[in-house]
Amino acid sequence: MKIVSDKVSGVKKRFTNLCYGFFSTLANPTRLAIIEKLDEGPMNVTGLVNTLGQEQSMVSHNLRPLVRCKLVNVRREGKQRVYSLNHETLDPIVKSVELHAEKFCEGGANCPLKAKSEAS
Amino acid sequence: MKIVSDKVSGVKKRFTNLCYGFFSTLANPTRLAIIEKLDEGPMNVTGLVNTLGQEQSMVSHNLRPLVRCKLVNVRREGKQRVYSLNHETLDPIVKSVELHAEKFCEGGANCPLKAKSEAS
DNA sequence: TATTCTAATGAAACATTCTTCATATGAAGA
DNA sequence: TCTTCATATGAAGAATGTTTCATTAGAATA
Repeated sequence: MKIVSDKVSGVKKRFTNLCYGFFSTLANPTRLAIIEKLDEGPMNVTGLVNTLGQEQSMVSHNLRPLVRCKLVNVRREGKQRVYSLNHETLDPIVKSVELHAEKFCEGGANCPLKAKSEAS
Repeated sequence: MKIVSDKVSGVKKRFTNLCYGFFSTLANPTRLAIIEKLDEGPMNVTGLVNTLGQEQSMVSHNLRPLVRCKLVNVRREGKQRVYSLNHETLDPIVKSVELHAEKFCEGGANCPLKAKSEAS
């Protein structure tokens, strides 16, 4: 992960680094899909691979940043590793995003948040 | 902005697209610096250019996604455009991120959220 | 309307991040 | 310990995103 440089002056680097690390971890479709799945309950890598239809290495690669930022927890169970959500952090944040979309996004063509969003 | 593809199966595309659009807008140091500045109050482009020490085109380019996602508002004022934060959305989210860092990040070398964060 | 000030835009160069493929590690069981 | 199952890791190519430079657009004012 790129560390915020000194190019931007006059701001607290702590804030920028903190938020940048956090948000860029979440700014990825595969990781968001993993989060959505884990919201239903803890699951091991093979479980995620099967329900998401993604390659095993892809799932592992994407789990790493989630764990590193403590958005997801792991525990060993024999050969397997069971991943679970940090609901304490994620629940309120996801709720905020949903609320924002309801209030501020009309879903017009110029709105990337609501546009192209059919259920699936 | 890349629209989330169908490659990831078994998840709600709405959720993924919504969060992806939202978080990738925030996952950028320049945009976070703009947000931090605007938190002090509304400001025009030239103001941001001066306090951030960035090129005007850079500031404008980065303001666009923030406005598109309604994280920042604009109003015209003569020749100028005055930008301001959507506090209603941003305040609780930023608070959640700070809380997460306090609770879950020790700031060790393996923690990208707290590592390298000196005040500035 | 010519000029100046303020800000936005397009396109190319550059940088970062993702995805895939191949391989490695580690635990359990034969 | 050899094999198998479950997962992690490294590295290279592919895909996205960012930054810069040059140019354009709009509003105010002489």
